[in-house]
Amino acid sequence: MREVAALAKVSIKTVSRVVNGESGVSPRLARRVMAAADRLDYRHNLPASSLRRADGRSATIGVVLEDVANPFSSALQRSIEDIAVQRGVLVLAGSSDEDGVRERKLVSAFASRRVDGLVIQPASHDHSYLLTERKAGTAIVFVDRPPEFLDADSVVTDNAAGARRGVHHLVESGHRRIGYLGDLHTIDTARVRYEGYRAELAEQKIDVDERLVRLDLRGIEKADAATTELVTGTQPPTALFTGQNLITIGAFRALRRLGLHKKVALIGFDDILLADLLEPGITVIAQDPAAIGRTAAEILFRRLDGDRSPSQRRVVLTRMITRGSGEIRP
Amino acid sequence: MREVAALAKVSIKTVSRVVNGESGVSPRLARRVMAAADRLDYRHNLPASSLRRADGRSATIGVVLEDVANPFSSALQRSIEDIAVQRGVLVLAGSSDEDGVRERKLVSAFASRRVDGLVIQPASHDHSYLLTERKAGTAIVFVDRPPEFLDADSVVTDNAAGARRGVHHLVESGHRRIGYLGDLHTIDTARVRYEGYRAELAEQKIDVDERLVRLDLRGIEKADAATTELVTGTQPPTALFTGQNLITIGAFRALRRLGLHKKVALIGFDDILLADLLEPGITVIAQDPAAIGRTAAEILFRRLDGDRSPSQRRVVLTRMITRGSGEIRP
DNA sequence: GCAAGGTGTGACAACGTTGTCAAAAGACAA
DNA sequence: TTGTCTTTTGACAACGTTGTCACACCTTGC
Repeated sequence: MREVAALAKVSIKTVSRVVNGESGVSPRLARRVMAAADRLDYRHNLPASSLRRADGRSATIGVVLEDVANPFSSALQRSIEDIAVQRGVLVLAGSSDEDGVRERKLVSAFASRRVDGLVIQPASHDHSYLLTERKAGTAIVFVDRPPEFLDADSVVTDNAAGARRGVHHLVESGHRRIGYLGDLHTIDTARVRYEGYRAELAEQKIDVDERLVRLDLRGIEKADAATTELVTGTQPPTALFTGQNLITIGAFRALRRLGLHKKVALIGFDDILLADLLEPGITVIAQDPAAIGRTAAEILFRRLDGDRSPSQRRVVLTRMITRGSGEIRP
Repeated sequence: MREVAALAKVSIKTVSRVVNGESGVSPRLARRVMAAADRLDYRHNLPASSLRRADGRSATIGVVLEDVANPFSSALQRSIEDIAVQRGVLVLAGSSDEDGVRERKLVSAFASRRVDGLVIQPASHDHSYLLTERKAGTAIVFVDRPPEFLDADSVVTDNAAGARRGVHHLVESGHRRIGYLGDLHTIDTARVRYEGYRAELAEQKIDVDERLVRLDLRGIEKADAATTELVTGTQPPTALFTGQNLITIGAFRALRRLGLHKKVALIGFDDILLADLLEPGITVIAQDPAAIGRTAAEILFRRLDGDRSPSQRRVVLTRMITRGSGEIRP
């Protein structure tokens, strides 16, 4: 900047004004400054600028996801990015791998870089550590799962209603022995979906048979094994409700291998690419990650714009997509 | 930091030493400083630090991808992140949407934030604009596609060999009328794969029938339409080679709808989740995005560590996964 | 007792920028 | 011309940190 000022024969402050598009610089001078900046390949130094600026904003937000490579998380990231770029804000992204310690490390690394806001898909179960960040002026929004021990904005799927809807659909098709395959019980969404399953069975006056329930399945392999064990046992279920993406895939794979994919009904939570091309197509309770991310980003920026209203919890609805597997009758 | 110094009754410089883990501070003082820092919720200000530091490093890199939500790109992002976190480096990610202008805007936004390095999956076709960044000391590595008009490191898939391998496999199964469905010809990988297809046909002494070729297909719908048109025409192909992910899906969908999915052979470039569960399973030429990202990040950090050797072009091999669709005989 | 050498600590300037305020230059009316 | 008002410009300090250098304090050896 100093060099640009020297070349344009103006003060450093005038260069600052031109760079920031401030009013009150005569057009003639502005042109001279811009020409000098061009000639010297001048790049505005944003960290230095935000260090000095009154608001201290870095025009950067941090996003903590379960895994940036997983389709749900990356859809979140993309929709957050779309809102952010409109405001010239960039996104720092990191993966927690469902590990609370990594979540905290990422938040700390983001805080060191003075991000303006944080969007967190939480892995830990005590978010009071974020009080410090909020006191420092960082806006915080939770996605997919609600905060614990912290009052903050959140945007979540209506997991209970979605699970109930799926189970209801299976009951409508005549099923009474409906198995449940769920993710780690420590994950809030997994817990709520499982509760939805139980609640709907209760509503339908069907007793929960614990032998048809398998929880804490992480990944395709475990789901495959659990499904195999379940449907080849005595008194197998006539239908399965799977509480997560990869579990649905594992369950379908097991059913296919056992030649039961057209006999045992299957409904999965969360949509899967290509689910319509399988035989039968897989009926799912689809979430809307793009809507969740968009909503979260909008709330975040509203907070950064000064919104001080009480924290809100936004619920995004699910949509059932029937493709065949959920319509198999017992 | 000033407040911490005051509370611990030391100079600001001593606090700096403790925060940075520099040697030459007596343990007693260090403890006192850390206690004070804890009590005041002190957070080290990395932008300010790197502003003053001799090397000026921000411990942040920028990644420009086609779309962070697309599986190939997000796998790249994740493997880059894994290498970066080991060094305490965070990742700024952005999507170009195959638009050269957005690519440049993202690079410019990254540069303003003084990233130490850039990993770029390029959309534009003239990368000489990056000379400025490199002169400023930014390390740059291209992934998936090579740079143009710029001498820089790159890590790419062996697209030509992969395409040839797939076409070869179809010829081995007895096919002579092999259709080709390709992505935008402006994308380097798409061009190279198409050339691989032609080269292998030439090698096999099979004339290219231009009526069996459809290029510039972007997305599932267009691929579906093109496939439908191709296989329902006169003298249809007995096999299809698809040059990209979504095109493979679109082609399969069309074949399924027409009841030809067990008659017309299909091999796709790039693997697809669930491809093994379709009927028939889809034979693919699989890329290894994790290896590409990892390699790129390793090169990037080696450059940041001072490696001044000539720029290199690393090629990551493909792997053919046979699942049935590519083994259908004419 | 003193010089020489090491260790621990702090004062100060500087990184690249912007907020504040004052001064210079121009515009206009009397 | 002068005085007043407005516009344009610049000098300086400050943001939070670290590099440089010097000083004070210990040892150690004679």
